[in-house]
Amino acid sequence: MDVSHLLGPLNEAQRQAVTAPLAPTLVLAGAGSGKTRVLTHRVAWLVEVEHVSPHGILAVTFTNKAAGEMRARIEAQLGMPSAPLWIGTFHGIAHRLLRTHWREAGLPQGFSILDAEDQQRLVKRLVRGLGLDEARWVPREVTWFINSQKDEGLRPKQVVDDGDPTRRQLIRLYEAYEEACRRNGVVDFAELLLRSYELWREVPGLAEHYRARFGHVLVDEFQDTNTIQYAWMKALVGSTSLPFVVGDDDQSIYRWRGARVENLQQFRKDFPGVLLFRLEQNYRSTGNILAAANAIISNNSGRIGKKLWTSDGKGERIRLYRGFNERDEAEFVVNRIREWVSRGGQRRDNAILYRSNAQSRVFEEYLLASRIPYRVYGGLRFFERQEIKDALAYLRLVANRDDDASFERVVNLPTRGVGARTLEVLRAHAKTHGTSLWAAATPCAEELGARAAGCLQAFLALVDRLDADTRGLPLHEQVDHVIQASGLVAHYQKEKADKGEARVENLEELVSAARGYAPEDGELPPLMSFLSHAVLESGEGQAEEWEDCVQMMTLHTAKGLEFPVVYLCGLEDGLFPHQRSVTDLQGLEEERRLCYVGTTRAMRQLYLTYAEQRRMHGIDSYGAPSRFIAEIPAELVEEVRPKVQVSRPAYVPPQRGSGSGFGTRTVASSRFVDDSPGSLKLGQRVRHPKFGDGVVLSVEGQGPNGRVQVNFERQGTKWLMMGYAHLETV
DNA sequence: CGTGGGCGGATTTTT
DNA sequence: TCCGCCCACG
Repeated sequence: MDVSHLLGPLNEAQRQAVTAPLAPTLVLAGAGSGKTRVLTHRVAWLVEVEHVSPHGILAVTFTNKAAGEMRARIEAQLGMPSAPLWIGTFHGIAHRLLRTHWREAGLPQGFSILDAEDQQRLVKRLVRGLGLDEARWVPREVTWFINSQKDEGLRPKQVVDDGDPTRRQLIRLYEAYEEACRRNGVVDFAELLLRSYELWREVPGLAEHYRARFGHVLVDEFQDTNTIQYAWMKALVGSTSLPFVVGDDDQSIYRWRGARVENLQQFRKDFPGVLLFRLEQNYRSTGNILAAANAIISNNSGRIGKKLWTSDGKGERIRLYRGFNERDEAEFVVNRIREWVSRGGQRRDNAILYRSNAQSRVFEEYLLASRIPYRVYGGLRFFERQEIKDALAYLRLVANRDDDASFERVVNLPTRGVGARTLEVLRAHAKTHGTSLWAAATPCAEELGARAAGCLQAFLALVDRLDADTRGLPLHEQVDHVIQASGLVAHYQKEKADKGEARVENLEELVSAARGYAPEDGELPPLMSFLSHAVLESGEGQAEEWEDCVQMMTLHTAKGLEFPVVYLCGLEDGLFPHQRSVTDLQGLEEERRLCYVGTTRAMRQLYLTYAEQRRMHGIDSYGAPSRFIAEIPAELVEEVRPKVQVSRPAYVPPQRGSGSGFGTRTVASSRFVDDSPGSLKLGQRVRHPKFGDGVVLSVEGQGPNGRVQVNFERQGTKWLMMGYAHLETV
C-alpha cells in the first residue's frame, strides 16, 4: 500500500519511530523536533498499516489543549472522525471511567468534582472544625500534603507514620478530608486518578476488559507523569498492551508538583526490550540558539542524553543585555520590540519570558507607555471567576444536594438571612450525624430560632424549586433560569457599575457556553456533564488570542510554544535560578531545564537580559548575573550596550509613589495626554457599552472616521471606529 | 451583614 | 510594593 503520505513529511529518525515494530516504545523527543507529528503519524500508521482498529487506541496528554490539538491532527491525518479513539487528559479519561463504573468505584452516581479552590476551602473548614490553629495548620499546606500523598498513590493508612506529631496530625487531617469528601459525594483532581487506578487494581476483570480493548496506549509529555499516573498507565497496559510514550527528560519542569522524570528510566526497566528512539533534529531554532541550549543543559547530571542540531545556519548571535535596573531592562526590551515592529515585524512574534509572574508588571508599564498592545498569559480563567463559580454552585446543588462546598458558597448569596450562626449549628449537626449540610438543615430547625430556620428553609425550597422548574429543559435554559431565579443576576447588578456589569455579562456568557455545549457521552444528564466539563476544562484563554500583541508569560507557560524573538528576562541568581530552588541539586537542575526550555522557545533571535539592581517586594536588591549565562560559550554571545541616548527617551517612568505614575496596572500616565481638540486623550479611561472599561492606547485620525485603540480590562486590546465606538469617558 | 483598614506573605501550574 | 485575608466596626 502507499504510505508516502504518512512517511513523506518525516525525517529518518521520525520515520523509524513512526514505523517501529509493535513493541513498547520510548521516543526521546527534543524541543522542536516534531514530537506531535510523530505521535499523530504513529496513530495513523497503526490504523492504516498495522490495521489496528481506532477503537483500540488510547492517547493520553496532560492538558486539554494538547488533547484537542492531537485530536485535530489525527483527524486530519486519518481523514475521518476520531471519535472511536480515546484521546484525552489523564484526568479526563479517569473521569470517564469513574462515570461509567461509579458503582464499582464506590461513588455516588452524581458525584461532583472539586477544583483546587473548592478543595482548599474544604480543608480550611476541616481545620477549623477540628479546632486546630490555622496558623500552624495552614490550609494550603495541608492541601498540598494531601495531594502529594494521593499523587504518590497513598491512602491515609498507607502513609508512613514515623511518630512525628506534625506528620501524624496531617495524616489525621487527610483521613478527615477523605471522610468529608465521601459524605459530600465529591472527588478532587488527584482522587480521579487514584480512584480509577484502584478501580483497575481491585475490581476483578475490569482492567482485563480495558486491556483487551486498548491494545495501544500512547502517552505524550511522559516526563511530566507522576507516580500515580505512571502506575495507572502500567496497570492499563499490563503485559499485553503496547505503550508508546514520548517525552524529553530535559524538559521536565514540574517536579515540584509531583512529576517524576525518573519514570522515563523506570519505563525502560519495567518494559524490557523497549525500543528507544531519539529525535534530535530541530526545526525551530538557529544553530547558535541550539548550541547555547545544548551547552546549558549539558551541565545537568543523569540525563539520558541528546543533542539538538539543525540543518539550517547558525543565525545571529545571542544578545545579552545588562540593565541598570528592572526598568532599564524593560525599556531595552520594549525598544527592541519597537524596532522589530517598525521594520515590519509583527508584535506577536515577540515573547517576553520570565521566571515569576511578578516580573510582568514593569514590562506592562513600558508597553502601555509605548502604546504597544500586549497580552499576559496566565490570569484567572473563565470558570474560575467568582460569579461563575457562584452560578455553578447553584447548579451543582441542583445536581447533588450533598455538595457542602457549593452549599456553603451560596446558602447566603444573595443575602437571605442565613448567617454565620446558622451555619455553625448546621456544621455541628452535620458533623455529629455524619451527614451533609443539606441533610442537616431540616432536623436543625428546632435548634435554630424560628427566623433562622425559616430563612434556611426558604433556601432549601429555592434549590428544590430550581431543580423542579428546570428538569427536562434544555441545558442553557436551565442555566439561564438558575442564574435569574437564584437572585444571582440581581445581586451582581447591584454591585458597583463596571464590576457588576462585567459579572452579569460573564453570567450571560455562561448561558452561551451552555448553549454551545455538546455533551460527549449520552449517559450522563447534560447538566452533570456540563458541570464536570467546567471543572476539568476551566476555560483556556478566551477570544482575542489571535490579536497581534506582544506575548508575555512565565517560562513554565511557554513550554511547547515558539516565537521568532524571545526575551529571556530577569537572569539573575536568586531570581532565575530562583532562591528557593538552589538549595539542592535537584532543584537547581530543574531550574536549568527551565532555562533550556526558555532558550529553545526562540526561533530566530534570543535576547538574554538581567538587571544589576532590582526592586522586589519594595526592597532594592543587587543580584549577580545568573549562573546560566556563564554556561553559554562566549563566542555565541554578543553583549549589547545601550546606545548613547541622543534624545531623551519618549517616556521616563516616574519613580514609584511619586504621584504622576501609573496608579494601577492599567491606568496610563497623564503625561501622554494628546491635547488636540476633539480627540480622546491617551491614557484616558473609557467605558464601552459592551466591552466594559479600558484605557486608550492610541488614536489615529480624528472625527468619526478616526480610530482609537483601547486596552479593555476584560477583552484585551481592540481598535474601534470613533463614530461607532460609543465610548464614554470615566 | 457588609466593608475598610491593618497585617503578613510573596516561585513555577494543570487538572 | 502589592495583594489577599481577617477582623472590627458601622
